[in-house]
Amino acid sequence: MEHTPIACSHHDHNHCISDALEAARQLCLGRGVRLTDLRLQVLELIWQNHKPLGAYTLMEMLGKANTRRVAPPTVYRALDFLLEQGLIHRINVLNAFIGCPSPTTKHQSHFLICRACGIAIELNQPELSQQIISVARDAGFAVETQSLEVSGLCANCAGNTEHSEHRHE
Amino acid sequence: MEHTPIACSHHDHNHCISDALEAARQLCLGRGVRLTDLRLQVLELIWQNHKPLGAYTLMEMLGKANTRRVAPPTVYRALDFLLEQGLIHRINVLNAFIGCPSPTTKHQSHFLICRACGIAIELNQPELSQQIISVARDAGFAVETQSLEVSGLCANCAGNTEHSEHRHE
DNA sequence: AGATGATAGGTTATAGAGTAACATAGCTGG
DNA sequence: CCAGCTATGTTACTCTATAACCTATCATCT
Repeated sequence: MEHTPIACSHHDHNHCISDALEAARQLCLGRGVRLTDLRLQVLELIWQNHKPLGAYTLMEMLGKANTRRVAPPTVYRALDFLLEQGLIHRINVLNAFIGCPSPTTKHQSHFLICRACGIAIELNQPELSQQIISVARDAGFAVETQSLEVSGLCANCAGNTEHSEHRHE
Repeated sequence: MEHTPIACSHHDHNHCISDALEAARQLCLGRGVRLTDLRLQVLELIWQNHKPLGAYTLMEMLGKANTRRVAPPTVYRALDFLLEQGLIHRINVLNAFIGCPSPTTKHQSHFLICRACGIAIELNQPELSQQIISVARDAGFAVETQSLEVSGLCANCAGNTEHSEHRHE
């Protein structure tokens, strides 16, 4: 059976954002780490849609938000914090960052990335993680982190004709 | 049962190199594409060990080999060619490139990467590829390419104590 | 409240990775 | 030999990321 991911469905995205920000607040409170204004703002910008954003795009957005104009290290430090806390993931193939919908659950980084619309869909497949660990163990390898980045076409874009594809909304 | 990968075993690496270069020659001959001096030299340098090499490291090596001193586009064009022909893979998490031991067989890019010694072990697990395709299909996603990059400790380094770890040989 | 140490953010400069655009060389087929 | 294509050289630049150092803010103890 097919489960269209939320990122590919029509949905109230404000709900995604508020959920993510609230989860972040709770998580940081619980861990005794500081979710500062800047960190929160970066997280909020990342959550503006389900597409990974590059650090320099974020910088530009921070500038245009008019509240502050920051240099690269500032953005990268905020991103490092969010990565450490598991609030975002890094998409290596795009040099970009995306919000994590389940930051409280320890899990690996498994994504489907649409080359047409740019959406990244996070998978939640513990069995897949386990199988990877098992394959690695057969090679005597002790797994610490996994990064699975699958490229192709999402449900929406696969249905459209080639000429209607667009990389950026 | 455990199969120590060849990259982690003592082995005659000259054999790896000559096999890879010969396979490349045959493959290019068969496809009617030109394996030029530069491309061959880059492939040979990449095969000097089982660790992914960055484009700029390769540039430096080409310079030190004294035969030529090249600029970035030259190296990247050679790398692009080798990637297109499936003779090398790109390791996104490292921004680096590694030789493919089985360039004639169509397959996805699945690697175990040791954070201690830097070795990258290519997996050959069609079932894993299939399971990924199947998981994606459940989300209505049409897979085109897969990149699995697993980080951790290889068989050799996992056995050693922490202080004996070394990133570069 | 004031001092003190730790954490976060600002600033400047630079390193590292990759590409655009155009010029030249070298192979290939009439 | 010439024409056209492919490969490489060259210059300049963009994009991504970090080093080093300085300042501001917070948190706690006295």
